[in-house]
Amino acid sequence: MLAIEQAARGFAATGSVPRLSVLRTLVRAGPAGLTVGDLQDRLDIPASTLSHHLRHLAGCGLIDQERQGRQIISCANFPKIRKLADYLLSECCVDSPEASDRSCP
Amino acid sequence: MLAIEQAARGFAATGSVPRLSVLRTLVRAGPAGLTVGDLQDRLDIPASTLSHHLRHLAGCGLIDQERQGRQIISCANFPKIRKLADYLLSECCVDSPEASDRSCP
DNA sequence: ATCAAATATCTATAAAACTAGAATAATGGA
DNA sequence: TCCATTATTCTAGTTTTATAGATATTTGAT
Repeated sequence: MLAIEQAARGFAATGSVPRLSVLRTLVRAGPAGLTVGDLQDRLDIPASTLSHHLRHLAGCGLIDQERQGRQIISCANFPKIRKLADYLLSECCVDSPEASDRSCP
Repeated sequence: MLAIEQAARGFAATGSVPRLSVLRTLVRAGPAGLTVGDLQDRLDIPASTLSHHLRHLAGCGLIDQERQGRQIISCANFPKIRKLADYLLSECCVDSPEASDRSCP
């Protein structure tokens, strides 16, 4: 399972509105991804700021980046995102067995 | 669906190791929850620091707190946590219909 | 009423993150 | 080779966040 430091890093990466916007835009775009310019057009974020956020997201593996000629395609790393999402409720109730009967809400 | 500001706030709350530790400890503890003292014993965090983190987590609704005599019981708000987790991959691929055939990985 | 227990708030310091302009690097085309 | 395009890195100022000691509050017991 994800180490807690990695999970926290991933959540911190998604814990700002501009960065979460970037990630969601890429998730919506699907596996084909988007160029930095595409993201800039859609999100209206200055280039250097956007680059900084992309670096942050790539640094913790939530997105992948690949150069294609002059542009750089970013795309969501779906398996990593799913692992991160699953982390929150994993091991739910293991320390209170009697509660797991109620299949915790 | 969750507004992006709320989601970002939730992720920011889980985006630090001590706070994620607190949340996970409560998730593992199940619906019965734990007192602040219990958390302090398990996590070895100074009282004022812990209180600050609990306030943060409660502020965005990821945990609920209820006074019981001299102690305060905190417990994970499972539905909210699940909504937050679901937010990450929601609307996946909606902007690239052809990709959704591949049931994005 | 007094006291101890449990927790929160106040306060200050240190550390990190956010933003964005300016300068730089990499690529492909004329 | 020179230029325009695309994106990154550098830099600096501002704002947030983290941490934890000291103090205060709330509650229950005696």
